[in-house]
Amino acid sequence: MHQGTDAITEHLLADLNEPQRQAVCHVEGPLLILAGPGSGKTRVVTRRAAYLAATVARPYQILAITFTNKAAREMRDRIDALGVGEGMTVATFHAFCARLLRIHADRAGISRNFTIFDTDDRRKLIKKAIEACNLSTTNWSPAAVESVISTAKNDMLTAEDYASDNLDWQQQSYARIFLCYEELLKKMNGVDFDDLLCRVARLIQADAELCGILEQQYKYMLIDEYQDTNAAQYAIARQLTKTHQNICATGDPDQSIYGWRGADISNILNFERDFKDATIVRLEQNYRSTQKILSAADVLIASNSQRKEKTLWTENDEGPAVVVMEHESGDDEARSIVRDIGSRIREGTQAREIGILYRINALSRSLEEAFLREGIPYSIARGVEFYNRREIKDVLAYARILVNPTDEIALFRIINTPTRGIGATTISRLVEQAKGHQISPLEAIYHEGVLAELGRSASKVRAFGALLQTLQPALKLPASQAMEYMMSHTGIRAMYRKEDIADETPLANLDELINAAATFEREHEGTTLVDWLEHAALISDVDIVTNENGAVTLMTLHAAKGLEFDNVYIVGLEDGLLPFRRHEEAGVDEEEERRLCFVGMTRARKRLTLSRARYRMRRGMTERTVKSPFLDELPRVEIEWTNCEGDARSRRSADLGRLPDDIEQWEIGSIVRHPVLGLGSIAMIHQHPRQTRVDVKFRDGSERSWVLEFADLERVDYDEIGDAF
DNA sequence: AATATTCCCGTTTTT
DNA sequence: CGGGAATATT
Repeated sequence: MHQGTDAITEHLLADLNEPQRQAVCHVEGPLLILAGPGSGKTRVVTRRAAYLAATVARPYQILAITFTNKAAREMRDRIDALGVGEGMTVATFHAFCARLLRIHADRAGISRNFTIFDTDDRRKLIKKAIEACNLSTTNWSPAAVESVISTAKNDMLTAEDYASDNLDWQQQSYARIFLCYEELLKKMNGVDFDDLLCRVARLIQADAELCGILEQQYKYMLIDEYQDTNAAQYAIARQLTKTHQNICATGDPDQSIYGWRGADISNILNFERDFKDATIVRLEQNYRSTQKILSAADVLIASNSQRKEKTLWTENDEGPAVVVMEHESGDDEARSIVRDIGSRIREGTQAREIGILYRINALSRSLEEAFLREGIPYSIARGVEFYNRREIKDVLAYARILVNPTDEIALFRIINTPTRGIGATTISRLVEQAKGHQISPLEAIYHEGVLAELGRSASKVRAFGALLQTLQPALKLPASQAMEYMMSHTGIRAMYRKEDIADETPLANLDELINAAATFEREHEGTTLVDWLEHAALISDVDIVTNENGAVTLMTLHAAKGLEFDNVYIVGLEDGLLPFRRHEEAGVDEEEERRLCFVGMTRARKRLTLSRARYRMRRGMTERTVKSPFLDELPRVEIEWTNCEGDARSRRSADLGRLPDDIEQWEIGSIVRHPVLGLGSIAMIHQHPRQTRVDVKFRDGSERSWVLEFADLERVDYDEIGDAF
């Protein structure tokens, strides 16, 4: 046993530098690992978890917390690969809290089958709450209410706490809405994202016994991205480690980019004050980027005042200069960058080693068009979009109502989906009746007295009630089969089959949902429908960044945290966009915006390109822009500025997405012209449901493929070019 | 009751 | 420019 342990620890300490080794070997007491970008943080954290498991602790005594599911999965995989991770708890804060609330539902005063309401559901519920307070949603914007409530919860204030503060008249209304919202949540057995954290934080503060049990179990706690913790997460960390003090926090104040979500950078800045006798390890050697990239990023971040001094250095090559490109318009920017990418790919760069980052999702559109036009594969990290799609939410709503019959958001989503003749009037009458009889809307559906009041619609409602009954067996099925059962028994699949014959995406998405559920089952043995719904509610964008298909990756700067690419392009370096400002008068947390830019720049291994446009279309209008102040903060030497002229495009953007007028004459063998590549002939045409793909063979023997609707191709008649071809 | 149309709104980042 | 909600139409 001892000999084995030595072998394992030796293996765990192999190829680490001195501070890394120090961090891995630290066992007892608080430890803060300040890890600069690319400093091998993940490696250190996983090795440390494994080291603990191999020396002083059993794996189940270790709790490792991350912020994204993707990070959790990666950490778990890497620990598993080290061969000692079996039984360790590796989860996101949210997933960990959700699980705790279910296990200790009775102590938390909540029903075990609670639903997690996503942002969409929450928005709907807030609207309901506003209306219930006899206020109008035009005067009281749900978005504003949402942020008031979310901010309060992140600071661990209950609705009652908020209401008991000294409030002006506007805040008093917010307080009423807040109280009402909480009541609705309670009635529906629902919790929102923020509740997961603050309910657990309050629970373990109030319930010393439970807290003791947890402290007993989790002897060692690791928290990644500590700079992004909010008050509730901080409280949880404090409570769970207050006795043994074995907290290991890793993070980097310079990468704190979630202040708008309640993250409090002072949590990491004050770590030494909060945890007595804390050891601090600085990981400053960068293994990722070239010297030029690192020094540009380092100079930029030096303008911030809220930091912990770090000296980033690297032994890597100097590398090519960081490039700043200035373009005429946003479209020019997109096309020029994509063309640049095209030539790099032709020179042998892997598409998957290229990332384009932007401050707001809206900037992806012109890039997307440019990619389609050039025929270069790309993928956009917008994972939640899948779980936010109508067809997906429909199916999940059916499952939700089975698990939690009080979930009215789900009920009203599907009561007339697919349409079954239960319209707005019937629904409001049903709600009235339910109130009158003091029963829930779902109970009302089965209540003869209520049905009698519904007149002709009664039979429809009765049929709906019967349908829900036939779904009951799905509760006992594995998640993927339950999903399949829902789709076929509710008529959802049939509905999407005939809705738009040409568009098969909804059906494909439904199949994909079954696949996702099957994958979930495989990865989590012995799970139920409740677990699957929880998983579906807590999944996010960054979790689904897949890069196996060898495509260029497009994503927001926020989503890019923790990733790296050989080539990085950051677009839209304009004042108001990066740093982002909502309106002229609204303030900016310029330091956080600068950190965001820093995060983006340090994603690059070999080549970094920053770009801006002089004119950019925003809210449908083209506006003159001002260069981002960040560009002027970069070191003057070693940056290469290029001025890119605008170019006339051969196809107007109004034509994009449409087939050319002479489409009947496009056939195999037709000659076509591409503005850059010249003449070629069509080798193959593939008809897909919504797009036509053409393969073109050029004279030099190379072959490229485009989506015709977006490609910059024109057909040329034989006699026009004579013998040239 | 369901669908088609218009119009008006706002417009970050995400668990 | 695009989505959602209110309004008009079948």
